[in-house]
Amino acid sequence: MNYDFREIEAKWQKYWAENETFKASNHSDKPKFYALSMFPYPSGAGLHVGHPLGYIATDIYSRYKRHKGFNVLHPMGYDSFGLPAEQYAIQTGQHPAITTENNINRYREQLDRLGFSFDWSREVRTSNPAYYKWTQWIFIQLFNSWYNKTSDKAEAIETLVSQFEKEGNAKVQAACDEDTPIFSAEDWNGFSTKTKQELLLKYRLTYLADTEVNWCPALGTVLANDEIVNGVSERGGHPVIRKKMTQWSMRITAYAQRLLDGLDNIDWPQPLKDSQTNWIGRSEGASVTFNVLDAERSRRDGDVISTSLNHPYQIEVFTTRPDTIFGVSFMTLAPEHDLVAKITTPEQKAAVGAYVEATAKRSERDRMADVKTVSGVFTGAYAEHPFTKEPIPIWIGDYVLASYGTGAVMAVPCGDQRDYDFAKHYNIDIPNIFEGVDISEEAFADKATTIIANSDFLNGLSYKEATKKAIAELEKIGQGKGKVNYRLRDAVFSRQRYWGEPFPVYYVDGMPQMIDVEHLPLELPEVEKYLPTETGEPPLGNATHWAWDRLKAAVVSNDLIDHVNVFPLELNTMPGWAGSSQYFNRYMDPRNNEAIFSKEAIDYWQDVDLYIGGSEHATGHLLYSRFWQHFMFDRGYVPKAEYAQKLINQGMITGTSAFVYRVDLKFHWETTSNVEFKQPSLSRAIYISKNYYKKFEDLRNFILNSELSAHDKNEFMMGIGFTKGLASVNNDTVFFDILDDEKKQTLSDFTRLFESVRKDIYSQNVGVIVEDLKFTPIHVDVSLVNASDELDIESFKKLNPENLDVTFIREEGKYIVGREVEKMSKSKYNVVNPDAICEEYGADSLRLYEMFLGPLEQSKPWNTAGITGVFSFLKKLWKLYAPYVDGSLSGVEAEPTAENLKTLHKTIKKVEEDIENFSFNTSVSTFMICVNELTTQKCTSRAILEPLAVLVSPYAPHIAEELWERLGHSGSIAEVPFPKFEEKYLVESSKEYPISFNGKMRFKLEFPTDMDSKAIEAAVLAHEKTQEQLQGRAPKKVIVVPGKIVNIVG
RNA sequence: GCGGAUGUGGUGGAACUGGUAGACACGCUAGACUUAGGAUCUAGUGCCGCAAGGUGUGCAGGUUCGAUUCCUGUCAUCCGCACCA
Repeated sequence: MNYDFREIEAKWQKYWAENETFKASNHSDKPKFYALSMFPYPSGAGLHVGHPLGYIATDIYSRYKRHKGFNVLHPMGYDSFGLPAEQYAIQTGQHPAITTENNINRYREQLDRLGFSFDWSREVRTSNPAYYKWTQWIFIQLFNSWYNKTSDKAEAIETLVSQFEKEGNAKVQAACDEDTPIFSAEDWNGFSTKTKQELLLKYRLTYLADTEVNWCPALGTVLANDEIVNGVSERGGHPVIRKKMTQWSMRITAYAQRLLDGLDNIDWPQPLKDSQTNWIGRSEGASVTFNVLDAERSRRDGDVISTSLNHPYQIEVFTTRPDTIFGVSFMTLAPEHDLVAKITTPEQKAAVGAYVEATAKRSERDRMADVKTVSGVFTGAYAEHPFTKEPIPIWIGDYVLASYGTGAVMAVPCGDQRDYDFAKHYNIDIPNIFEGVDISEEAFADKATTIIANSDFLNGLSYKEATKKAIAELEKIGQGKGKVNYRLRDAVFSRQRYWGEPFPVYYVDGMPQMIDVEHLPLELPEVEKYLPTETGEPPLGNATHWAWDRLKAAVVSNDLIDHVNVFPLELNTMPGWAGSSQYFNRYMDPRNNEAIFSKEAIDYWQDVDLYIGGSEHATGHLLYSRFWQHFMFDRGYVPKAEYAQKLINQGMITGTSAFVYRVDLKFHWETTSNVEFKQPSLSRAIYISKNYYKKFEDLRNFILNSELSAHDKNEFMMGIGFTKGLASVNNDTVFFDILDDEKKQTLSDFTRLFESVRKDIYSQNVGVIVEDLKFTPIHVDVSLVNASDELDIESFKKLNPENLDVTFIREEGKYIVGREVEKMSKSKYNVVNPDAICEEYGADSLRLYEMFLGPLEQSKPWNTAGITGVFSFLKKLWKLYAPYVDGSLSGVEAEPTAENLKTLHKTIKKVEEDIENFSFNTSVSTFMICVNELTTQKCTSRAILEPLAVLVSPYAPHIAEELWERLGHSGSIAEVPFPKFEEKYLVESSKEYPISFNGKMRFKLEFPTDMDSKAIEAAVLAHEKTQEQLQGRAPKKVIVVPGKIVNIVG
């Protein structure tokens, strides 16, 4: 009986579904194991072979853990809010919920075919109101919390309010807005409710703030940085301006340090940790305050010695090099800096204004990309050096970013290359404050060898000493202190989109109010169209029923808004990462309608033991979800501050695109012709096979790279008479003489092709002169190409009627396509979807093959060429069980031989180690070796075949279940204990020693394993082959490593 | 520029803490069985060489009895961040 994977796989998939084999219980005596794959966004394109890579790995591990006696939670769901569905809705008017539902169904179908051990009863969808109820709930918790720097955790906002009532905010150590004013308890108690709310917003972990965004008026939306190219929108090329908008933000910066520290406690890939570290961007230094000199006064008497009275303005800067404070020769403000308008002198006003305006037009990314140009303008104002009291000119320059630090720098040209370049460009002083360093060519930034000079009290100190001393002195005069700065910004949480979670927020007197948790979820309203409103409001502005009736606790018609009982609701929606930031916890108790999860559930499951997903989420989902988890931990909802102890990034599977090469013309119009100009084209398209393409290209390059003179090569390029390039080469030309016979053959192939094309075009009489041919690679669908890169011409023609009338120039009867590794994408026709593979080879083959491709973390090109290897392995495996499968077992079952047992236990050991190390590719090889050996041994022993089926089952579960059943068992193999490895079957009585000379293996000798080094050495030296190798020389040294190797030096 | 990852046959990739480089698989070659085969089986297959032998893990060094593995430098490819003060 043959291995009928179609029947077997359908049978067991049905069995698992009907018996809920993989349903996890929240109550169990078994140890828990939580294995999680990142949930997908259900795109319209469906699943491709890259998606399952991580899922298969997680699935293998989950199944393995079940065999090992764990209660395994292995859920799957959908990150189903997102832009593509919305984009599609805008284009077609179809509700995103419908397309999303369709896409999910397609995904589910595809996932089911792959035999995953998901507990589908726990499926979540982020766009489902029952789910996003809890996303809204978390938002409310964040709103009702502040970050207490003293206890270093988030606390309920009430504790802050009670502090305000008692002692104001002067002593409060909190993460809050920079511009938070100081107030006393009396002030607070006297404030109006609105003022109190305004002030509290400055402390809440989610808050409303004016944020600069890339606003595209034409599209009526805010664009992400990467949606802007050269200052205009990527789609449509509309102008984009920087605009301030009131938006929800998340105070993630409060957690910067803890997010950084937490990385030390989790087993995540180093590159990913590095990315997060880099993104958080901690830098230590000092904040220094510079007083701005009174412009009027300094001009009037030319006296720049300040008094404590004339400091109307101060500039705060952050520096990582306070040790270089005596090297400051100017300051630079970001053009957007608030002080710019205030301090600029009348003389400089025009120049500064023009510069500021010019900068505003450039996007931040634009400015950052343009590193080379130095530009700036002098404001006319001066600041005062905190120690020397010398005046320091204040410039503005776009190399200073408003969004980093304080938007101002103290420029130390001798120690910073950007400052150096700026100073050189504008002829500003470059004082040298380094001992024995030449700064005539470039700045000196090496901290390690720094010795400070010309710096008063810092002279002779190293970077470290000087930094400490400078900070101490700044503190003494009250003009600075040590400070840690983070690159991380608070995260904008508003999106001007439709297809996202609505905020549970309505506005009373412009102040946001949270809807009571008991009234959640606040469901997304229906709208006529998914575009922004005509007044530029987000799509929710189109909803007619989008007002909150406080008395009825219900959404009502906008007409009823009276600002007494009925109030407008928030029009923004939440961003994509909202729904994914706690989904892993929701899986623990996904149908709970009373709480995000029950205490029992979270106490039992605790955290994710293994999380597998792509590295593209390094600074998005994987950072934000850690932030929310820390918050949930602070507020006592979850027991662990880090939700995933172990994380693995699976590599991307790239596609192998296929190309055909179309013959195109190089031509010019025949000027004398009076024929109407018409783009010439071949009456019958010609595609040439890869090797022709390659040979023609090579020949062209050969001539261009030859020894011929530049003049000749030029002629080759530009043309001789009416032809150029290869078309111009004939036996009268110099090019011809340098060709060998093979190249002449290639040339004659080309010439034949060229002539036939020319004949074709001239017969059309379109008034052109054909000069040369060019060959354009065109993507073809990879499904039309076989393992030998041969194109299935018939199917190619059928697929596209345009191709019916095409001439294929073949090589040896075949049309060979060119191949290139590219990212898998629809437009490149290199997407391979798992359905076709399942159809042809089955899910078990696909699972094995994806693992067999290579290490999980590595990215690799998809190439189906090798799949026959794992497929024939499964057939061999099936055959091994033939006596049980077809009932042909006659008489008694054979006892396992020592050889059988050795093979089995070797396999158990290796497979167990491999799974624990996530080295799934090598265990597939191990299975192959095992089956090959058992086949040679003609093993039919149940004592071998039963454990083997269990070993294979995590990888190829369908065939394992079937074989298990055929062996006479009822029920699933899923929880059968994993075979126990026993060392005793591997013990050998002798070892074949490699005998090497000077490190090179020459021959092998067999010795008993218990033979000692001395005896081995004697036996080896006495051996005739050794004497032969030595050829009379006396060995200088003999190294014997028992059980390993013998090395003779001599 | 900074940070990270990876370089091994024609291809995907093995080689555990330094100890027989190329396991396993694809492909290729030859053969067997077949009307046929993209089915199955057998043998071979890093490179040079008829062979003996030599050579070989991006490149150049170093440590070692012995290096794909450790160290230094360098090149290439890919990814992330990027005027970060």
